[in-house]
Amino acid sequence: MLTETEARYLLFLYRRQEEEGREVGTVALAREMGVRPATAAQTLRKLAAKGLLRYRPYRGVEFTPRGRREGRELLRKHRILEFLLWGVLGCDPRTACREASSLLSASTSLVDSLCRALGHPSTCPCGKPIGRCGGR
Amino acid sequence: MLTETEARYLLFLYRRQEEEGREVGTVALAREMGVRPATAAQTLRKLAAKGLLRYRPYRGVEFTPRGRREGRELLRKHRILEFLLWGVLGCDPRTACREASSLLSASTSLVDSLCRALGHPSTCPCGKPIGRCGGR
DNA sequence: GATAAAGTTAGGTGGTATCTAAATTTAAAC
DNA sequence: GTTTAAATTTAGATACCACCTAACTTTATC
Repeated sequence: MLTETEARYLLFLYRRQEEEGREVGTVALAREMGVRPATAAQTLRKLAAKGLLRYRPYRGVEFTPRGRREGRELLRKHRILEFLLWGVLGCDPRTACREASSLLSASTSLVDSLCRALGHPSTCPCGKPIGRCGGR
Repeated sequence: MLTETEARYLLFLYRRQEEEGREVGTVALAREMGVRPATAAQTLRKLAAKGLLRYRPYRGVEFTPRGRREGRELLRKHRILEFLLWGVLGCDPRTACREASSLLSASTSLVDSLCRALGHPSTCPCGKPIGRCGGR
């Protein structure tokens, strides 16, 4: 459904905008993603076309319910993986965060198994909350 | 360096050809990869262009030293991940194999950490040998 | 040698991610 | 209120990737 790039953008936006409550504009998004503003805008349009964001030109984006669900799920995946890398493998939090990003292709059911095996941890290495596990 | 598809082809070829010693032709490769022979041939050419295979038209492929190293590494990654999913998370071997394939984007250093944390297991769930860990 | 199977090549399609250049809108300064 | 700077958007181009079909070539078999 989502390409890898789209997922990366959506996760970033979710973290900033829905969890931290900080608005993020196209230029700032582009800077974080390491691309030009035009590129970021195009990805926003694509995410909107897939029904995950509402995109009003010049006014910014807001999450649709589906987008919120998807973003929450991506963030949960990321944090469970971080927890694994840090708590079990002994990575430092920074490494854990970086490496977790390269594992986001893990399926939801795998992450659920992982969550169970780790005893349903409630926070990631930096103390941010890990959401609810589907299998609980 | 390698695209995801190229890595998938190389891993398959390595397993069949270098580990099991069974030659695999273009048509058979294509069938396994779920594509047409022309597509498989194109990927072989790309792997050759990247210096991992020697490709002699109509005569088949053989691994270069670099290709062998790369293939061995991919196979080790796969088996360590399988071991994790099966031995720690309780997946059945079939699921472990499938899910491991979706995690091959993991970095070598991460897989090394994982290997260490798992006590340097010597075989994957189906009993095949896991190669040497760089950090040992 | 004829033929079937395997393999190859050329050329085309569709999708993704990126860019530049040019327009537009917004917001802030005067 | 106008001007101006910054943010944003759009259009159009490029490059790469993975796949395909169609047509050709080689190899091996009878």
